[in-house]
Amino acid sequence: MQKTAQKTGYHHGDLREQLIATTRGLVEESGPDVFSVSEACRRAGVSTAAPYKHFTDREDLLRAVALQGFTEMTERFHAAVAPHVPGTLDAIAAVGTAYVAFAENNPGLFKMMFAASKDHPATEEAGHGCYGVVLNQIARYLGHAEVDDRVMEAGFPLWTFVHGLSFLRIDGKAEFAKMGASVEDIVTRATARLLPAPGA
Amino acid sequence: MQKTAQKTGYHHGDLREQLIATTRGLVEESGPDVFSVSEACRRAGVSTAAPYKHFTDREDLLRAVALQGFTEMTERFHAAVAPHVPGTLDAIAAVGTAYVAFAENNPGLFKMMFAASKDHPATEEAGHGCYGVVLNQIARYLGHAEVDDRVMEAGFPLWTFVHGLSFLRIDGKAEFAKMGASVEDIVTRATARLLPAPGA
DNA sequence: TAACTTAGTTAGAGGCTCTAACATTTCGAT
DNA sequence: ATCGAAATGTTAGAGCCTCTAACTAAGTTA
Repeated sequence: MQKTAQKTGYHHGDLREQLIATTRGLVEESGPDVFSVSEACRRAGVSTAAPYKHFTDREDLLRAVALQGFTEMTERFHAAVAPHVPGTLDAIAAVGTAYVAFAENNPGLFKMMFAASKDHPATEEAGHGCYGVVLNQIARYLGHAEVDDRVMEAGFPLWTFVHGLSFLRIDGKAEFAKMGASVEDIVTRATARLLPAPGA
Repeated sequence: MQKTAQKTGYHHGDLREQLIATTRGLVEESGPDVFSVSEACRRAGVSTAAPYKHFTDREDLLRAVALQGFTEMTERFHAAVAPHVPGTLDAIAAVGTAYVAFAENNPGLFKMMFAASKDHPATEEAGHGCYGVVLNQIARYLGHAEVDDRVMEAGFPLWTFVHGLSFLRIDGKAEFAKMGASVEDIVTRATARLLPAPGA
């Protein structure tokens, strides 16, 4: 099977990937709940039954999109950490800022990702891999060799914070509630305050 | 118009309120996106066209439910503050804990409330009223007579935190990410760390 | 090249939202 | 008390949607 699209006129070539891409666009345009498989088919130029050769149902397609989202988010995290000294507050805050930035740039996708990862092992695992990037930084910061329970406990309030900030910004609450500073500053400040001192 | 339901066999008596109640139950059972007006009608024992005499469309019904949610949440906040000395960290943390508790007890409703309040003045206002309860406490804590910009800025990180915690708990992420303490303890700790010193 | 698999197609069942047209009840003004 | 209007039900149906069944075309492999 070729990865590249090569329409024969009948066989599409790479419908699965195109449906994922189209769906992602639609979810972003109009929200995950409004999204329809039919509309995705129309845009991809196939019949409304075609997707069911690649996905078991509507949910399955949405999950595939969510999975792609987690993969992409993980890449962004790595890119965000890269320019900083590993295990510093700067590195940790940079991931937090990247988290919120990803949410703001892909609001529909972001919201979907967490709904989709509920009770679905593969997507859940992708989410954990994503979270692992920060946890590694926190482990170094605390001087731990591994991501143990103490690292997890230290990371949780941070995740909580950037997750909440993402939702508030997506839902337009941040304008009403004067933030008084940039997202980056707010995340950096919160990171410093919520993390325990190194060596704990 | 009577407030109490008094079925005549034709006229329902209080369909509007019953639809709101039934919808709330359905949203809680199966999530906001899965909810169908038809199912609500079946449970209320009316035809599928009946709701449209009371609500302009599906969204309008959901918004009415969201509005009820905000009203109820506001009551919970007041109840949470009551036993504490006004303007103390305890009082503030109590509202935060009540926030997360409400979300955990009404996950479907909670998620819907924020989606519904987007771009809808009445619901948005209900949300602001709700938030006002904490802001008042923070104003007192900081020694400000009114809820001014400084108070808003101080409150924002707190809102961010409890909002994020609510979503993580609803979506079942809190089990994976070891919290290491009760919701109440985590909220209390975060409150103390995220708020500036009084008098600022 | 025949047989099998993969990935499209059309047709249609059944569910949903919402509207139009009609029916019944209630209410307010006489 | 009654009559007309307003409110709140009803049925019927248009036009979406998801998903399945049955069929068909193209690729793959013995």
